[in-house]
Amino acid sequence: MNHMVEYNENDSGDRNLRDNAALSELFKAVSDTTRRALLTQICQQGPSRVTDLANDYEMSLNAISKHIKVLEKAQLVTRTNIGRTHWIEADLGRVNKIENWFKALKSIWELRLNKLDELIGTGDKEDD
Amino acid sequence: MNHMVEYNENDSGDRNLRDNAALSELFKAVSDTTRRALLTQICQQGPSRVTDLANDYEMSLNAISKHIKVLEKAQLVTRTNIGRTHWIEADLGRVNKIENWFKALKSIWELRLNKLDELIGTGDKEDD
DNA sequence: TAAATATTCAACCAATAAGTTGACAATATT
DNA sequence: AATATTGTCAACTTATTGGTTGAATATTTA
Repeated sequence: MNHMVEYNENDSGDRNLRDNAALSELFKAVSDTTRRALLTQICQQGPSRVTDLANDYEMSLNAISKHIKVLEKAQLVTRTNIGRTHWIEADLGRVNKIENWFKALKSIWELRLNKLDELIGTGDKEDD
Repeated sequence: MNHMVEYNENDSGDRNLRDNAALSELFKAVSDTTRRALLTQICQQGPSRVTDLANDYEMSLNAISKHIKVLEKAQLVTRTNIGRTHWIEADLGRVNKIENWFKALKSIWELRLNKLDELIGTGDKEDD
């Protein structure tokens, strides 16, 4: 059958493109120190106002507003507008996407190492 | 005691800065689609030569060479030079750093949600 | 020794990112 | 109604990124 554990290019390649783009967006979102700090803060404090969040940083309100928009686009936070204030809340559902990617990567890695062990036959073999 | 699960700013703040920078570097490294594909490929194939890796992509060898350098700097791959060929190998040890960060984030998040539940006292309380 | 191969280095370009400031829109407060 | 507050939008600057091409370096092969 010659199947390999890899990106499945055959079935619904569109979805893979979308997933890939979403994954990149997620990683980029958390690759910035300020955004990681923001996300942590929002997780701790629960629904937070933009101005309040901005108070804890040296940079302008506008910069923070932009950062929050990035987190929002990556779907790591959600926004609820009530009157003139925007309530920003964490939603870590998407974190699974990241964790799953790494899990898959690791299993690919370990698969190869195991095969290698088998091939070499170091005597460490413990399975039947 | 007033301890909270958070970045420990007191003891060895330098280390936190370093960690933070390293974390950013890691996330940035995997935030690029090509680099994620490369990393996957290297995991699958084991030690790989730069030229061979480059064959599977549309871009120039130089571009791939640069991407590999980024992965190397983030310590996701290592390099062993033998003669004129460089063998690139995956090392997923650093992935723990990422996983731990998300684990910490999640626990901060859940901690708050649990406290909230307690406060509201929905009757769902099942612990003693 | 000359030619081919494997790879990086350096300079460049276009696109994106992270920050700034100033103006605007919408909502509250007095 | 006038003013203050909350937040975004738009335009701009600077730095970084992802790609290119054309050498340069080091090693292997003929």
